[in-house]
Amino acid sequence: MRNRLKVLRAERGWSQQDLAERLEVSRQSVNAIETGRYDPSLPLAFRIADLFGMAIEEIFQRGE
Amino acid sequence: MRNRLKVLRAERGWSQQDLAERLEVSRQSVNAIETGRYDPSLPLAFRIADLFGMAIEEIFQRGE
DNA sequence: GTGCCGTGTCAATGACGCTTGACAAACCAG
DNA sequence: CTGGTTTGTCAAGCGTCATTGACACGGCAC
Repeated sequence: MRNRLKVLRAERGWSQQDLAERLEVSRQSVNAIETGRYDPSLPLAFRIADLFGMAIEEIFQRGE
Repeated sequence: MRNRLKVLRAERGWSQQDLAERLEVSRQSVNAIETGRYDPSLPLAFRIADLFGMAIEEIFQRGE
């Protein structure tokens, strides 16, 4: 899966740490998802979508 | 997460085995997701949404 | 009744998601 | 140059996702 997390985060001027706190996950998890080392669980994908006010499909796309 | 998998499957007259084959997962995985024993991975959630021609959010909702 | 199908569930195994703690490199501030 | 922030990455550990193989039960055909 590809994702637009890094862009969305940068648009808001947040560090990985900031985002991690808002999502209630570790900074390493945010980093791993951004760098494509793994995909988030479905519940976390929902929290991410909620935080950015978007649909999951607008943030995550197949590919890679 | 709650999900409407069982209903959507029944609407199409598919067995768990039928659905499992279309999703390329085991029958046990379909059953576990339907009975709420665990949530699918994000990639599998995408395959499910694609199969039913719906958004992930239309099939899976928070709760439980 | 016997047989088959669909479903629910168990155990064991392997891969993935997420954690904490740590370290290094790049960057800019002072 | 020194110090703080940010990012990338590693390792170890634990719980979850998904697998195969197996078993039990209810429903329906015959």
